[in-house]
Amino acid sequence: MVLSERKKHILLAVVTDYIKTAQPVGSRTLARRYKIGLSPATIRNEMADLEELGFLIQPHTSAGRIPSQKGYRYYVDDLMEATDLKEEERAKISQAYEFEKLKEIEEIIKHTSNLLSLLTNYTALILGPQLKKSAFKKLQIMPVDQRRGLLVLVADTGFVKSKVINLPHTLSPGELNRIVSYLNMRLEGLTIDKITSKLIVELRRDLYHHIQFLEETFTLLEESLAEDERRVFLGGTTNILNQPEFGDIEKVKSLLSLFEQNSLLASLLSRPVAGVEGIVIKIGRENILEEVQECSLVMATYCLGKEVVGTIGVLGPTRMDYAKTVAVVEQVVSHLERL
Amino acid sequence: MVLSERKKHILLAVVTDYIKTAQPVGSRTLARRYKIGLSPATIRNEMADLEELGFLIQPHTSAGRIPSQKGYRYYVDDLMEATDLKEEERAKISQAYEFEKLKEIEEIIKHTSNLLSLLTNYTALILGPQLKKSAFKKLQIMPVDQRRGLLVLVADTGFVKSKVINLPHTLSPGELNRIVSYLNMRLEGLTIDKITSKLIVELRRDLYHHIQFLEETFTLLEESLAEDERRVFLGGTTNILNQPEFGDIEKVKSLLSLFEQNSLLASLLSRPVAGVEGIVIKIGRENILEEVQECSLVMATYCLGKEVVGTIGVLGPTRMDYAKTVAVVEQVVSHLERL
DNA sequence: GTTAGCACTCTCAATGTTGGAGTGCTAATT
DNA sequence: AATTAGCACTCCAACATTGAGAGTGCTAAC
Repeated sequence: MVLSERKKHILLAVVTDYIKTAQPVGSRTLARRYKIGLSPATIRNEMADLEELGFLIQPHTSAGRIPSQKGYRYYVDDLMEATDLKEEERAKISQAYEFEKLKEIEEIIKHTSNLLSLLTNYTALILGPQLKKSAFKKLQIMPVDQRRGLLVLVADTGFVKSKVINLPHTLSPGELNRIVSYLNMRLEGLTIDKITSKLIVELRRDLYHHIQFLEETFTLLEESLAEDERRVFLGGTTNILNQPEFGDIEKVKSLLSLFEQNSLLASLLSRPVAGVEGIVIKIGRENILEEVQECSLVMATYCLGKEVVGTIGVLGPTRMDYAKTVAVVEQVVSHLERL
Repeated sequence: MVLSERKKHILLAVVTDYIKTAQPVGSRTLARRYKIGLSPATIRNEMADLEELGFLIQPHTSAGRIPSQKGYRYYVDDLMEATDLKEEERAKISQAYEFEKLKEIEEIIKHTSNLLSLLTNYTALILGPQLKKSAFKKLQIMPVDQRRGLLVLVADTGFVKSKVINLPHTLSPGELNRIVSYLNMRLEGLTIDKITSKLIVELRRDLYHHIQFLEETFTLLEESLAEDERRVFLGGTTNILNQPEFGDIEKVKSLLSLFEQNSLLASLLSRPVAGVEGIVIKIGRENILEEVQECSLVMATYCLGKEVVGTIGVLGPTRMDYAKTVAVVEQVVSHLERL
């Protein structure tokens, strides 16, 4: 869609103003606040055109205009100019990652989600690391009592997963140790998605007399593979309540219930197009979930090793400050990946 | 405070009705709906007395009355009669704990918090197990890479805590193993609060050349001791939004922000009077935190071993259905403890 | 001691009323 | 031909106004 420079200028002004004020923008306001060099009447005509083209919406006759989702999309793709963060904000980000303390992935992610929500005043969503892509490091079974043991799985990214499993009582400690070291030997260095059912069958043949026990071991492995098992970390869930568009309890309720459903959040963040690099923005109905069709999501993937491991996102109203949010997300991802 | 039987009867009726309808109760309604055998006029006189005594409040002249916090307190202590749960609700509870699957404490607790919120339609808060009181079972260190290891601490209640720690590079695998088995030997069977600093000093003397590494080990132990480290599990956070008293976004916001602060929740649930058995109810301003001074909390402690391990609570508006909530909490605790 | 009756109060919802902001159209201006 | 000024018109939001309904307190009768 080609727009005249003048229309672009006006559209930019409308979006900018509406993002700031949350009020429909009228021609007079526009002429006063932005140096367009046109009279309100002319601006009115252009705005009528932009409405016809689908970029603007009039909530009712004789109100100003607000951007449509198409308008935001055009703004984000063609009009928005990159913002620099304030010195103070950059400092906060650097500072947040200086601690030696951040060794465990989970800690890092929680920390990051808080940071993001703090800087943007929206809600941060972070899809945890994909265990699938990380390499198997070590597996250990520690007896808990007579019949149960704690199975611990460590991946090279520092990711840890544990589960209590039943041990067959026929198993002596010595046997247990042998099985564990055998498994460690066979699995060492494999990325977890390489541990296919073929390999499992093979292992099961070798250890056929301990099937029950193995079932549970492999259940844990397989669970780690399942996409919807990935945990989403939230930060600043209440920030969204500060937005004027959430004055209505019903909207708040539907959004908050969504926040309680990990699997839905994971589906929201999982990238449909795997190939796309950098930041992706989903505006309103571009999101699949009904609950967020009045929201926008700014997201990016982050890597902690060589492979893609997760997605980081910021959720705000469609009227969100895209320029700033993009800047924050970029900055945070780059710091995060430096770890 | 001694009240005449008639006043008790009327107070009971007012509280019951208000709990059900959330509307101020008038004398006519009372006479119609409850078999008091008195005319509205007489009831009016009694209600005026009850207001004078502080049990009832009139939101404004010519509205009905609603219970004051003192009124709820009297109701809970002296008037409320125990309810039986519906067959269907009992079934839900039994069923919830039938799964073999519930081996890990954390799973059990999450499960329980969902169950509670589902049955009551309020928000469930569960203060996790007190590691302090459980017995040390086993400690294990698994190498993650050259410089780091995963320290896993298992308590006999099935509670697991893990942390990545730095390993001194001077430490050979053999030495590491020896240290670990030495620690296991020394600590076996102790309840964790018995692992005092005296013991730590002693151990440190024995293993003086690995101090750095030990520091972190004991940091983990000590962290587990700290009260405010205990995690609070939430269920049904959005349920509270269904209550008419939370039509105001500001209230919702302050309550939800509270829900994000684990340490405050923990302080809310930690029992001031340790000796009290059974169910404790905190009404409105009896709670310390300002955010919940229009809420009531029904709580009980639960044990999973011999010692007290945690607190279970249900948070609703002061107008909550105390009788039912108490019944649910009792029932759930008894099932929980059977595990 | 209890109740009927009644005037009074207060809220809530529905119904005007008004002013401001903004529009679209037309005619004048550049 | 594009731009602008002028003007009538529309709609919302905020504010009063009103009337019905629910409930009270008081007084006098039972």
